[in-house]
Amino acid sequence: MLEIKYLRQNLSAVQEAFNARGYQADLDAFQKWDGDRRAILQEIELLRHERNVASDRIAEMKKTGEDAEAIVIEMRTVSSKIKELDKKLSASQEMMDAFLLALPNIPHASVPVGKDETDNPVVRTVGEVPKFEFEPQPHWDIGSRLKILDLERAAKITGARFALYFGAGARLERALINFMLDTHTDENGYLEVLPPFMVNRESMTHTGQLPKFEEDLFKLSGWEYFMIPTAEVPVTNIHQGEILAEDRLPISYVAYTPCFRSEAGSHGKDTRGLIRQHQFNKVELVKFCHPESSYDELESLLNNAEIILQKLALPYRVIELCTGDLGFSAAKTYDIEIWMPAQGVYREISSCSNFEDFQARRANIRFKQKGKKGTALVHTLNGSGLAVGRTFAAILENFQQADGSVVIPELLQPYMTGIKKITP
RNA sequence: GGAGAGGUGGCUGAGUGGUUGAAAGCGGCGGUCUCGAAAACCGUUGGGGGUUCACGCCCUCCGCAGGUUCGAAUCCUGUCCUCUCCGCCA
Repeated sequence: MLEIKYLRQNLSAVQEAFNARGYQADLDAFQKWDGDRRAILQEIELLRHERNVASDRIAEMKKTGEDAEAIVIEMRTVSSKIKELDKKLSASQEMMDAFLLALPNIPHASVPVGKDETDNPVVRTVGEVPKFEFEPQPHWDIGSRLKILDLERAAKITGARFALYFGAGARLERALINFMLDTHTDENGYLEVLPPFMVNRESMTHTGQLPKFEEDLFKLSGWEYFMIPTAEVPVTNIHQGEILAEDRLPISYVAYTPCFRSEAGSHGKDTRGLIRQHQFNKVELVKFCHPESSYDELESLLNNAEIILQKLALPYRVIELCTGDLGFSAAKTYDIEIWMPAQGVYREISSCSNFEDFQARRANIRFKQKGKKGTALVHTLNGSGLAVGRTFAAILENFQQADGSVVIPELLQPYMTGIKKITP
């Protein structure tokens, strides 16, 4: 959410930022509502002041035994007038809140201007793309031949876009989760958390999934609870409504959770394999930090995610999202894309973003500044470290052998009880 | 699921209709004392919003949402959360 004062004072700059995003907002209407709202507020405050003064007078008169009846009667009409205006104000306030909650974040000045994903510049490419002396197979074929991945039976159990892992496959998924968690806790300094996998409507609103993207979420019937689409939601909400001590910042969390997404509007996209599932595992990095250091923290968070791929010897590249491709809540985002040999393309495996104070304002997460009065909003960041299912798929495809086996990356082998290769 | 207790400032905890933004203690900050520190003592110490160039003035907030009243932390209703006992249960 943008600060209403900022919006009021920088209308044209905001309009420009939204244009770069390709987002249309009726800022003229905003100006009018804002003026109306403040006019009502001032009227109410004046009446309330009048009533407060009169109430004190009444209390005094009752003490001295004077007759206060005349003022009481007068205040009766003032009170009903206040009540009437209060209704107008809360209607006006609701409209304003709805408007503000629907506005996307403003891109950081460093974000390249562009229309869509074709305008995203590549920041760097890391690792060697493997050369095969045979036709590289897609991971779903490899997995099914090795009997470690069974998408057909998963469809019987639940439906399309669910996965069922067996034996070394289930083990590999679990090994990846543990490997990622251990690296981020032991080497990168994150505190591990295991949050709820369902959250309420408020939490979803704080991080920006709601109110605009409800159709992307799985919602429980009969409960105002949603399945989390990413650990970002429960973990960022750990500190909702809190005032943090400045010397505690930055706070860095890592969480493994399954993620649930309806994938509304992506019918026919990535219908085969593990790339686009309704349920997938992810290890997520989340930071709360001082506004002054949030862009340094974004670089370090991105590095923390990249290290996983370097340790696994998987080839990848980092791209920067342009203004037109930026997510709703983000001010700046890097995507890490992994090389998928069978399709011959890079696929997103991590998305690392700085939300600045956009989520913090919605979730009311602040810190106390030493030597300054008042509080300030923290900056929140998060990034995948990494999407586990896609990492699984990438390992199968990048490390497949001519005989149909898959070599396990060396640093992962201790997590696989020494298994060096998965064979049929 | 049944019965009960409770949610007050950074924390502990008073307050049951009228200068209560809220006693007291702890913590924090500033000072006195000291070579310095500790102790002691003194002072100070919430958030959000409107208005103003500013000083300031005003409104609001005692889980949340309503209601009663001239006036609500205090009374009423609903709701969420926490705790205790019983039942059930991974």
